[in-house]
Amino acid sequence: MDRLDYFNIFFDFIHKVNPMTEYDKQLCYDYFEVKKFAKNTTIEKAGKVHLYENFVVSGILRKYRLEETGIEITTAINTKPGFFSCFSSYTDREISNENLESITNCVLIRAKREDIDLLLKQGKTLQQFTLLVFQKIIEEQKQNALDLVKLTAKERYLKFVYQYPQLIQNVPLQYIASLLGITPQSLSRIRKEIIE
Amino acid sequence: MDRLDYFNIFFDFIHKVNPMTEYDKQLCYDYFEVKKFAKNTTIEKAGKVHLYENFVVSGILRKYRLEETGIEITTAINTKPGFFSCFSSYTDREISNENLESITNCVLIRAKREDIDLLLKQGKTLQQFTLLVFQKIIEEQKQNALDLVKLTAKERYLKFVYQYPQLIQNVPLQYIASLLGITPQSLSRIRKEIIE
DNA sequence: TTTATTTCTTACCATTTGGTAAATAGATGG
DNA sequence: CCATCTATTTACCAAATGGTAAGAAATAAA
Repeated sequence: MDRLDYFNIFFDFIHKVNPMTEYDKQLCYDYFEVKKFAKNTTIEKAGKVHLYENFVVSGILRKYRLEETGIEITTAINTKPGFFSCFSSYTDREISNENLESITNCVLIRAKREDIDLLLKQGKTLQQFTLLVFQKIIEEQKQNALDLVKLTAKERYLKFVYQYPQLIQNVPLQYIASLLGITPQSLSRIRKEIIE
Repeated sequence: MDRLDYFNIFFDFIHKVNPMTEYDKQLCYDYFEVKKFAKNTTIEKAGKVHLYENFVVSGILRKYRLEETGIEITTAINTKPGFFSCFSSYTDREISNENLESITNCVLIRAKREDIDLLLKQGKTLQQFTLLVFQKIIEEQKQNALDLVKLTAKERYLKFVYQYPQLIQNVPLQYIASLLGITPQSLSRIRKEIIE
């Protein structure tokens, strides 16, 4: 896979959401870079302003917070190619309270946020694209909150397994547990109940 | 209060997020209408495509879903002047699964979504404004989900009381309960524990 | 390979929350 | 004002989940 192969995955993703002019494509091709990371690598740190906007081409990443109690809470795991960044500092450059970490080896396409700003101003279709991506994120988050409210821990886990079976193999149990709002012990018990 | 008074509240809100040209202001003034509703009125219905984008000038509203089990889940309550609509059909006109209902008498400023589309194309600052609003919604939702994961029912209620004391007087307990993912009975018990 | 470190599982008990049902309080409409 | 309906509170018990601690398993390091 060379640079163009990676970018084609990137462009395919964008195209599915909102068709893109050749001009905008070229803009992205100029501004974004391909970057590879080994597994268990911290890519962006909590307590700092996150510099990059990341698109995951391949691999699994997670976002997590370190609570005052010392407990880690995984807030998101990417499930397929797509953007995966912390939004706390998307337009306003605020200090993020989340870490971005690779769970497996991964390939990212990324650009500095200051460059993204330029892109959004220059590219004609890109602002509309961003709006659509934001909207999708809002819907996903809403569904996520609804599940936390109306499903039991076991139901949430079963839904997770059903939706993202490929993650079960590759993601440590404790990450999935905190993502679903369960203790690792409880999830281990739930997992056992399901097998029986 | 006449039409202009209401619109000034509307413009103030927008201005705080993103300064607005006079041209864009005039556009909004032409397209949006002021509408009043009595308490306990259904403003948009689940199962239909929501036609309007609503800005709450005054009053309290909620969004809620009716589950297959017959249980109502309140998914959001507005806490101050601001946009308050279902995003499921923001750009793509999809059937919504949420109802929008007034809890108290209220004043809305609203426009048809097809007109909003025109506005976003014509107004220079409005698309940027929408992006910022979306971003804020994403952050709020993320915090909301995090609270559901890391706080107990009692802690969630205490936080709610602290953040929105004015709502406690005016919003039925059962709405707050389902918003926080608790049964009304549990919330009643929690409330009692707090008083003691 | 062997050792060390981390992760997962299991068991135990405490606590929280849910579910059912009934009593009380409050609101609404005639 | 009364009658009716709805919302809230309370009590009881069952179920789900959390917390501590220890052991087993897997992974990483030497």
